[in-house]
Amino acid sequence: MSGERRRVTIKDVARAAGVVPSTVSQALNGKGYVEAGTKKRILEAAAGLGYHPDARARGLRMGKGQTIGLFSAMPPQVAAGPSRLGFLMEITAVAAEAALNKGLALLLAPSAGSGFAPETFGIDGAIVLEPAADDPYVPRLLELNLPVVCLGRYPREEVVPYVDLHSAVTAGLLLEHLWENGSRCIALLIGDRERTSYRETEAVYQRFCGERGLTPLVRRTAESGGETGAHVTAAALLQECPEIDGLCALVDTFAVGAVQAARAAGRRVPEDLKIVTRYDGLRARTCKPPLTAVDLHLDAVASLGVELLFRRISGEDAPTRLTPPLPTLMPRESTALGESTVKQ
Amino acid sequence: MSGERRRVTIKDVARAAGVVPSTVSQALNGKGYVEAGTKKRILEAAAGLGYHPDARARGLRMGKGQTIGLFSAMPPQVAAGPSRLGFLMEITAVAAEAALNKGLALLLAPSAGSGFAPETFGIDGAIVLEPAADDPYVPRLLELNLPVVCLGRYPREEVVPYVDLHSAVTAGLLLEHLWENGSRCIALLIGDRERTSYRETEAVYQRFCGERGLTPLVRRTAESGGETGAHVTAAALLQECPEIDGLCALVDTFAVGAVQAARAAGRRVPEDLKIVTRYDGLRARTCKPPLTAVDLHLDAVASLGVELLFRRISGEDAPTRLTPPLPTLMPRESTALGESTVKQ
DNA sequence: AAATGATCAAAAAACGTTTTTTTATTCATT
DNA sequence: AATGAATAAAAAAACGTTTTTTGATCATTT
Repeated sequence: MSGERRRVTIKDVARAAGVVPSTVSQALNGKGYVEAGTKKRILEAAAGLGYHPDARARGLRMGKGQTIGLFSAMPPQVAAGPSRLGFLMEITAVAAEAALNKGLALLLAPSAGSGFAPETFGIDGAIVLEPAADDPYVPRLLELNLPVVCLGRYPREEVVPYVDLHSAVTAGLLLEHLWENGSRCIALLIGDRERTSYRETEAVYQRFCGERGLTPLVRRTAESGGETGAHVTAAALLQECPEIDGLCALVDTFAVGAVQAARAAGRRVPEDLKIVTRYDGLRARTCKPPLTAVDLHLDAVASLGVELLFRRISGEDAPTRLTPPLPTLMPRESTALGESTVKQ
Repeated sequence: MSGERRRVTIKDVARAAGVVPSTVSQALNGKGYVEAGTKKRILEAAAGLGYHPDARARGLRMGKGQTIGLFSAMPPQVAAGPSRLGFLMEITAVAAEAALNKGLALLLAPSAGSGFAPETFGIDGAIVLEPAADDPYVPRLLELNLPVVCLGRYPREEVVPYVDLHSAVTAGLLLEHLWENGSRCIALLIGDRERTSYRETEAVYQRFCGERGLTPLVRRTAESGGETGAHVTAAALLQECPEIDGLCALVDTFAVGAVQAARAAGRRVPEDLKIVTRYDGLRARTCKPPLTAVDLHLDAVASLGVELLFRRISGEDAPTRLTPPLPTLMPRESTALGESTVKQ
């Protein structure tokens, strides 16, 4: 109706209550001295006018706001498609809720894009998801002097507080499971960037192979190549080493590509080749056959991340590392024993 | 190292460049007159000091910021669990990206919580997901004089610009599909709140029944009851009307509950009872058996929503309704014909 | 009765920007 | 040589708050 109505400011309230703006502020925030009657008048005026303090002005004056950012630099090729609902989003959902419980709003800064500038948005802290060594955000955020928390360790000398993703444990679970289910020639497929999860997984894998006298077979495929890239890499791998009967493809996108490559090469999954992946999301579950994966307890990871960041923002002293519950294996058809894949 | 470093402000840059703050602003924003040499000096100083304008101050002065909010008032019982990765998150992912392309950040305000105040956060506009008639956000946002866009029509007289979710078409697709696959006694299970999707679906359903001489069988179950609530409602329904051989459970959470109720009542899905639902998400796909659903093209819905909101924020005249591509049916095992549920 | 201290509310300053206005140059034009 | 643009940069105002300072009133203590 009224077209361009001006915002109701503290001045309007002051005028209505016959008092000066600063007094309104005092009354509303319960600081200083303000007489009961005056206070009542002010409160009524504020309510009557529908006054709400401007978040920006407030933030400016107080030197802090009430929003944190969530950053993920996973390339769209990996994060997009059915997986878009995956990792990042699962974390996002929980983080948003956890943040809200602390009076913080969550700002989403997805899939990197070309020139996204974290400083453009007035955030008070940031959570970065599984940063690679060449992650563009972390250095920038640190330079901005913002509290940062990583989900999964930042793979550099520089130590940024983080929530442990238990990549070593996860790798152990997956490899042991393959071994127990009969795989004797196990390959590892990881991405081409430097991430803590890759690093720890590879370390565990090397040890695993060493202990059992297996020849390590590690392949890296471009994260930016997505599913088809992984398909190509896996196909080459299978041709090169036909004796492979187990594959740990850490990223679900890669695992799906690998399943297709296996099928194209005439290998049956799981009879001829067992495949496991890390993240138990939509992709793993709707793959044919469904992929054995681990439950990373991302809900716990996310809320711990928020918790940690909150503490750092509040200036409380906070640990540099928080550990969520250990991951648990979710065995599925892709590593099933027996002849038939047919499920009841 | 330096502990509590102060933020680099425009004053610092001004001092370094031997000039006054306003000139720095001019130079940085390419307005007014500033000599080439001076400009260069300023730019260098800014870069050298690592200056970035404060988003809050900027927003305050310019009367607008660069963030929009995404609101969903779906109760946690429906939105949580495996479905957390669903509807809302699918939209969130796309919306965040679309927003970013417009230079906007997306603020997430999930699962209502008790006293969440949209005004607390300095947003410039809002997207509300499928608001019910008693949605708390929409009136508040309107009162705040903020541009609002709904995904799915706001079920009140008051008309808020929205992206059409094609609920009528969706209902048609689902019911026709049941009919074609042989269901002759079809019930409808919807939530107990007033949403456009329920309303339109019920209208289509009534007409559908009328045209075919079927007795309409509509049940409402509490949204806050979640899966188990739907289970109970569906169980009662099946006992009451044993002849039911088709069920349209609009919310995926309800559909899953219904499947369980059916199974508990000794009905086989899909042989004895065919079940369809609306949203083709994780829940529908990982249900046993997987549920026939529709692809709502949520990616298009979300980006249209951002587009629409952006236009309204920019003050351009914008339509009150945008229509995404029509939904398409995704037939799955829950409505399969034939004897066996076993899939190759 | 003067000094103290508590209570109230106004006034002013500050947060970091952008925008508008003012002042001071330069430079071509009559 | 005088006029007036055009250019350049400084100065001031404004955005909406919160916080600090000041000033006044009033009761209490010495």
